[in-house]
Amino acid sequence: MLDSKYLRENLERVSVKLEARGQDFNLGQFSLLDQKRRDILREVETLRNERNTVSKEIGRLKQHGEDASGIIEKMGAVSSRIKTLDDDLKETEAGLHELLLTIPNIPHDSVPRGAGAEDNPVVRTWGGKPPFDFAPRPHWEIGEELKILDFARGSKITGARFTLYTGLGATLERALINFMLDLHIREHGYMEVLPPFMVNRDSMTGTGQLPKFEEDLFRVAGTDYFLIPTAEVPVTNIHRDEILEEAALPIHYVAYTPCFRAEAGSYGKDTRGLIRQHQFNKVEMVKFTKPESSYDELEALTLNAEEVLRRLGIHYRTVTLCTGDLGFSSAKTYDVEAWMPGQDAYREISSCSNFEDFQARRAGIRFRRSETGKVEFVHTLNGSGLAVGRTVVAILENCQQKDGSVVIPGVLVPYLNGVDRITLHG
RNA sequence: GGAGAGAUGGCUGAGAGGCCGAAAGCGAUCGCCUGCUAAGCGAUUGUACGCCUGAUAAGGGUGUACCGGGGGUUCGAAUCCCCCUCUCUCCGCCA
Repeated sequence: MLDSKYLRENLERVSVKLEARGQDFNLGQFSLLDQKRRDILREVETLRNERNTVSKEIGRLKQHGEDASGIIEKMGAVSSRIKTLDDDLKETEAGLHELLLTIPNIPHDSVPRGAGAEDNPVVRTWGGKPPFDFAPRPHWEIGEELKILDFARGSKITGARFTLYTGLGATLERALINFMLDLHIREHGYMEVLPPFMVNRDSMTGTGQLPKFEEDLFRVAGTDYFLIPTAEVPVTNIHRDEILEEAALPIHYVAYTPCFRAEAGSYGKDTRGLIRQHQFNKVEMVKFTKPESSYDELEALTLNAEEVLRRLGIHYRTVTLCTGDLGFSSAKTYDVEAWMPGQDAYREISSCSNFEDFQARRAGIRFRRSETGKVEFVHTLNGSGLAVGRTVVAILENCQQKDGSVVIPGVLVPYLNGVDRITLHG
């Protein structure tokens, strides 16, 4: 959510910046409602002031046993006028709030202009495409042949886009979760948290999934709870409606959670394999920082995500999302894309974003600056570290051997109880 | 699932229709005092949104709202009524 005072005073500037996202936003409607709100507010506050003053006078008169019936009657009229205005005000504020919730974040000045994914510039590349003396196969073939991924039974149990992991496949997934958590906890200084996997409407609104993207979420029938689409939601909401001490910042959390996405509007895309599932595992990093350090923290966060792939020895590139590809709540995002030889493509495996104060304003996450005593919004950031299912894909496709086996990256071997290769014969 | 109790400022905790944005204590900050990081004294100590002033600053002035959330009664609600949420205790059930 943008600051309505800032928006009021910088309407033109904001409008130009939002245009770069490639959509039109109704900022004229904002001005209208904002003006209306302030007009009503002025009148109703004046009347309330009158009522407060006169009511005190009534109290005084009654104490002295004097007659107050005349002004009581007069105040009755004032009160009913206040009530009318209050209803008006409530309606206007609700409309204004709703409108503000649908306006996306302003892209940071360093974000390149562009229309879509094809315009995202590469900022870094690590490693190189591994050479193959055979045609590398996609992970769904490898996984089924090794009997570690069972897509048919996954859809039997539940439906399309659900997968059953078996044997070393399940172990590999679990090993990756632990490896990633340990790396971020022990070497990158994050604190592990294990949040609820369902959240309420306020939490979803706080991080920006609601009200605009309800169709992407799974809602639990008979409740107003939603399955989390990412740990970002519960973890960012840890500090919703709190005022933090400046000394507590920055806060770095890391969490493993499953993620549930309805994937509305993605029918026909990535239908094979593990890339696009309704349920997947993810290790997520979340930061709360002071405004002046959030962009340094974003760089560090992105490198923390990249480090996972470096340790696994998987070639990747990092791109900056251009204005046309930038997510709703984000001011700047880096995507880390792992090389997937079986698909002859780079696929997103992590997305690292700085939301500046956009989520903090929605969610009421603030801190008190000690020099001035003033309360300010924190900046929130998050990044996948990494999407676990897609990391399995990257390992299967990059580490596949001519004989059909898959060599486990060295750092994972201890997490797999010494298993260093998954072979056809188990 | 059944029965009961509760939700007040950073914390503890008063309050029972007007004198309450809210006592008191603790904590914190600033100042004073004290020959020494103690004790004492004094002051300050919430958030949001308007309006005025100021340079669309810093600051100042002023008003309104907020005592879990929402609605109602009343000239006037932290206080009365209704609904909801959450917390705690006991019972049942269960991992």
